[in-house]
Amino acid sequence: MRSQLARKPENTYHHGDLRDALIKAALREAEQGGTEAISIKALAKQLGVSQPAPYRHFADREALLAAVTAEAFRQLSALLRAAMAKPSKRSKLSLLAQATLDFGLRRNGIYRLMFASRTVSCAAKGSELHEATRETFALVIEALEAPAVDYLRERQALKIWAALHGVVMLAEQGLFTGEAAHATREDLVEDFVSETKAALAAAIKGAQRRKKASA
Amino acid sequence: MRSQLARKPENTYHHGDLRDALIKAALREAEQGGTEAISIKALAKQLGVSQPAPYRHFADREALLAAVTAEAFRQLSALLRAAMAKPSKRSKLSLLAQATLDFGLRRNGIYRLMFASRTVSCAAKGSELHEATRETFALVIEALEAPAVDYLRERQALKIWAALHGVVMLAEQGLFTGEAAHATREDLVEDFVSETKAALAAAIKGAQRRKKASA
DNA sequence: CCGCGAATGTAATAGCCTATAACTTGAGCA
DNA sequence: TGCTCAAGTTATAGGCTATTACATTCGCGG
Repeated sequence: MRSQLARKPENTYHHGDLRDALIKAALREAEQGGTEAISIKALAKQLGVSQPAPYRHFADREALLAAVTAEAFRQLSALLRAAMAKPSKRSKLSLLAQATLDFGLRRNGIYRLMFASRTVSCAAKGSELHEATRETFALVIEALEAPAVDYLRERQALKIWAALHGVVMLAEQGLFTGEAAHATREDLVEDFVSETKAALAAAIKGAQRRKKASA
Repeated sequence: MRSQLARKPENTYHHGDLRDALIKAALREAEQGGTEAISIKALAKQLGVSQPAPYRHFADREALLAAVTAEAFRQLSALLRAAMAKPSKRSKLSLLAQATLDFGLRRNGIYRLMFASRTVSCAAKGSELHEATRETFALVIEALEAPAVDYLRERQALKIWAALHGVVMLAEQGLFTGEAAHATREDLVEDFVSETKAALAAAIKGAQRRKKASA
């Protein structure tokens, strides 16, 4: 295993770790251009192997995209974990939210691969990709720092997660620039964060009251 | 002009309204498969013209996509306008929100074309596409049924618009199906609608108080 | 240590797609 | 009528995905 090497060492027949190298290279390509920037042929050339070589590791382009997307989710998970671990006056949820926004804008091509393509929705239940997306979402729930009461946590996690993606989308569309920029993206995210916290606290308090009353 | 005709009448050299026919046909194709389902060659064949004929009307594929996306925005605007006009006990904002969700899920391929591709963000300021997106967003502001105080309306419009897109995205990813379905998409949307109304009312009241105090 | 099979890579090729160049048709107007 | 120009045509170049048949190497059992 020489997974660090992007290009295959010259004069060798076997690359050594082509599968991994393909994923890494594809991620680099997608950084700016998204899905469409990923070309099997171009990747093969870049890595110094023949065009059909990638097909030894991925059935077709879709399969490569799925693997790349899964890796992207793992990277996002790592990023969010790191952001939440950072000591700060701000809440875990706020840290996660701003980190997500940052990721979505900085690595927008990859972000679109993850959240705006059909790849994910086509992922089978037990697949690598499916697992990776679930793990990321679990982090959102964790960031709420709330006890598991009914499924109130999950619901608020869905809400903040949705809101964040919406903000990235609109930002990318340019709705925050020019004459309409009456709020920054970060402000909006912070708004959503506080609303989520408030809603969660209220919902949990309400649920506990109801439970006590029925007891 | 015979813009109603999709296929060119046989035995005629000129199609008559190829530009329009291409846009309509492309929209049909994108309905399910999104951007990738739009092939100039296939469209030409479908409409009974030679492959290069479309290039008389669009510089390249990107230009066609931009025109298609603009048309899609106009269709969404029309849909939202109709939804808001419908007499109902529910608020305009709620009607607009649910209609957006419905559009995003039913016509998801087109939706992705509109909100998840780079086409829009690349649109120049005065372009047809840029105008179409602004007009749609203006409807969101209108749906708030609130007076223009500072830019509070605009801010809340951005928030609800972002939240809606996020919900569509997550729904498409399957986060509302299976074991994690602890809330329906419609419920979430309704949550966002009420929070937006509350936030807007509070913000406007606050602004007016401040104005009075300074007078 | 040898040899064989599986894994991995290569060359050749088919088929689809975008896009351009050079030529043709026909509609409308002086 | 005849000219001009927009809109369509054929031919063609070049990129991409994917398959088939062949070549090379790795590593394991005898």
